[in-house]
Amino acid sequence: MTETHQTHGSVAPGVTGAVGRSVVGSPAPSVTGAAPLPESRDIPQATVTRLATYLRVLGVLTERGTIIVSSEELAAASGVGSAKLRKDLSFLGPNGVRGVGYDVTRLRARIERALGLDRGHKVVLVGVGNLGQALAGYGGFGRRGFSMVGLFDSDPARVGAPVGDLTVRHVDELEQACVELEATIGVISTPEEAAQEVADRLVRAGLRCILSFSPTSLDVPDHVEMRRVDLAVEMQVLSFNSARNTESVPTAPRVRIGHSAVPSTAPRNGSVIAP
Amino acid sequence: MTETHQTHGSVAPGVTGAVGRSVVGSPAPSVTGAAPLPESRDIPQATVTRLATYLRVLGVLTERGTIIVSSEELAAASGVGSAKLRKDLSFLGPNGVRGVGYDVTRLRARIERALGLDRGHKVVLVGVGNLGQALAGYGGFGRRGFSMVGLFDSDPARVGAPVGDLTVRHVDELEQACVELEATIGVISTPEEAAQEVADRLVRAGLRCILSFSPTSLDVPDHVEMRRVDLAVEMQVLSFNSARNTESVPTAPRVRIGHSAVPSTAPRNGSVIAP
DNA sequence: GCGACTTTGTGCATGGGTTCACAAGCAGTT
DNA sequence: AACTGCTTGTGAACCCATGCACAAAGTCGC
Repeated sequence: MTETHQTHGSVAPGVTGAVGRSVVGSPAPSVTGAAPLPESRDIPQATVTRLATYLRVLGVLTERGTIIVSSEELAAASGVGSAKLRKDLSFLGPNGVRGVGYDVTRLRARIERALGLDRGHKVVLVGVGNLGQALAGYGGFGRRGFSMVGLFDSDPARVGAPVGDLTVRHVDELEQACVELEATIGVISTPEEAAQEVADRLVRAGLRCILSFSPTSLDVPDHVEMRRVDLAVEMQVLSFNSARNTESVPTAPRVRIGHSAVPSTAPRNGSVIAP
Repeated sequence: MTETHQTHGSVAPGVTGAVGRSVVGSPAPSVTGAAPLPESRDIPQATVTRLATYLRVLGVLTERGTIIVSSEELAAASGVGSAKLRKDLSFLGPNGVRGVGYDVTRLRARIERALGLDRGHKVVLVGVGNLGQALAGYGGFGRRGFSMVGLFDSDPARVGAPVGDLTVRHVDELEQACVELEATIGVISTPEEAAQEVADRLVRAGLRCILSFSPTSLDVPDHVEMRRVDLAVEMQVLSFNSARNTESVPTAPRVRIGHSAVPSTAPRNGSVIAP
């Protein structure tokens, strides 16, 4: 993310991944270095993206009461190869039991810690249009360690309106509110004209993580991590692959749902928004 | 895509991984092979994702009346390095003039053709909740070669309602409508419980391209291209990078907006020829 | 017409990521 | 206790992708 983002980022959907330097961890122990932090290993960007996917699948397995899962099963459910999955998990250290498989709850906790989801991230969202409301109402956040703490918009008609259990506030209060609410992640779902200004304000407020749905690439300082999801890019990539597919498979292939072993493509990013 | 991508994207951005076979074009000329199809070259997946981004930037330049743009400027506006951009474009064959730069409109047309956007893709969308409405109202589609031709939902309260210049139809009419409308791309923005069934119906209707916003990885036949955008995944990747950043940079870094080497978009007038 | 300057297009080296194949390790059985 | 069967974890080869550096190719000025 995007890059390919994504990303992928891009990203991407069109996720274009963020800017970025390598994923490497802390170069120097520096001051904070009291805790050894066992999960501080270098984890490849691509692996991080997939870990999030595994996490979702593990959540489903937990609900079903599954106790143990093998790499083969988990890989199939996630749409990746089993070898890749095992290598991904190996970055977190030994997690499974040979000859048996992985303990679902233990693995889940392990990934959550590695992704930093045990910190209770607080999210502020700017731009409460259709997309913003879809995001605000998306229940998946709470279940995955995020809590929406603030909604902002510049339209007077929307300010004051209740969305979920929050009330929309005016964007002028953004900087101060971010500090008060101790927000750590900012989401931009405004029209693209306003995106850069909102990003600047979020940066001024001290946020270091921004997720943008604006098609334009925003300019932020190096220390701010920024991901962009461009819906049109996703469609265009789809269009390209479509052209290649219909070209190489002119005759209608028999429809055999069910197999698929390989879902389609998917480079980075993934996601979910349930309306 | 089951796994995401997107990408990742993403993406977006980052991301990525499709499963799948290489991006290569048709393995065998087969029957249709009369037309040489000059743009049938193998284009790397990562490059395809970025081409879509370049296309958006070129659109902005066109609106500004820019005639010629150099790789340096276009790259800066797109958030990538100039060498990467030139290499990406080289997959489409020679496009620019040495010592001068790229003709904006010509390059735009070239990329559109390569991505298959000159086919006038017709899109149907299933699930007209907040997200669905956001997508339906997203002006970017029309400007980029896509036209929304059908909206469907299973909620009787929503069926018959006008959204944009279309009227929401019941999902039971989906298969027949897809054929009548000659749709080529299907977008799924339903709650996740309904996603798989909708996907099956789209496949039965003959669609070969599906973009899903459901977090679950859907099962589709091999010949169907499927991309998935999972918002929660984007947030989690962001969370991870956040953890790494704040760890390696414990002291508050000075905020210096502006640098970033990657201007947002506009390559200020320079060698660019403005009318 | 010629030289200097600018910018594209690309060969090559480097690094990251994916995949294969297999050794290491544990449970259950004999 | 040893054997069998299964699954994890990983070493190593392959492949894609990134970025550098430069030659090729065009324009501009004189």
